[in-house]
Amino acid sequence: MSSTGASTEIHELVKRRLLETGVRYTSGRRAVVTATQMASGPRTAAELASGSASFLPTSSVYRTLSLFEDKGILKKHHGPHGVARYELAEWLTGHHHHVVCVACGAIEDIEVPDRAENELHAIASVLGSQAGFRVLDHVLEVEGVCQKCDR
Amino acid sequence: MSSTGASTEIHELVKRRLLETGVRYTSGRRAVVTATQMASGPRTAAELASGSASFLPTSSVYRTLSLFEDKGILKKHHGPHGVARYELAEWLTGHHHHVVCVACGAIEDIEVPDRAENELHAIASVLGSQAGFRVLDHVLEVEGVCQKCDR
DNA sequence: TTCCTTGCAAACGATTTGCATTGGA
DNA sequence: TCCAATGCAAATCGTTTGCAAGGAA
Repeated sequence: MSSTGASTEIHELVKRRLLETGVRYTSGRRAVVTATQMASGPRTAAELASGSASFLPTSSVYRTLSLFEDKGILKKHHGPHGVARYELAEWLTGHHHHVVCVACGAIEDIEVPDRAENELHAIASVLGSQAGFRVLDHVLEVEGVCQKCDR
Repeated sequence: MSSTGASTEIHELVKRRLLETGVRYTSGRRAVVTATQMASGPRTAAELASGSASFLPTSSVYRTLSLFEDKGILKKHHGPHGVARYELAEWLTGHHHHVVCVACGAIEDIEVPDRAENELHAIASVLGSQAGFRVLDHVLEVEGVCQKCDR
């Protein structure tokens, strides 16, 4: 599929998910989805507000982010500095993990090959249930120093 | 070794690390170390302040936490709600991972058996360097619902 | 018209900082 | 004595919320 095709499809999926619950897919909300899908990893509210073509007021961005989190469209993370970062949920983009630069706080997506993913899943399931938890998901973060910071 | 022996040892190690750089190991700082080592997982500044026998003012706790992070005595994490949580660094307690309750935000330590740990290490190293990072560490978080919240 | 949505400004909660005071080597 | 450490209060920063105005069905 072409990149244009993929982006269009995501907008369609998001629109459908919103309309199901009587929520409108407005231009501001569309802009947030576009900004997140351009990113190569989770982004902060400020980054999404300014990274968007049309300027979006902070409060509206936050309201959109929180709505999208409720609807399962975005997933929220917390980077090394504690600020919230958002990315498209995995049913829209596929399962993946992150590398984090401990120096500058940058976060980038990484794909995990199936074999490794299966191992991770197995480890997480066993350990979580041993601790008395009903396991839902697992997060692997690789910590290191990115090329820019490493010199 | 006895539990008392272990706690004493940690205080000694911390004291030495601080004195090396001309920093005093005061009673307030001692109280923070004691509170973190009593915990079964990363704790917030507020929890550490109130969890300590003697009442500690917020600003002093934060100053202690930030000092300890600089000196490599504590490691900072961010729970699902974005508040900072601290735990003793791994050279004091050993390598481990966390289970996180997505409902209430509780975080508990989990031990990972050597075999699984080796797999995690290998996966993290390969993926991180493929992304152009100098890999330092890896974090596995098992997400789920704890027994209290699951009903 | 009727809700949903937006934007501004004020409110909030966690964390940090300025400054005068205290305390240990 | 002298400098590190403390405690209080004020300041910051990210994020949330109240409320009145705007917009689509």
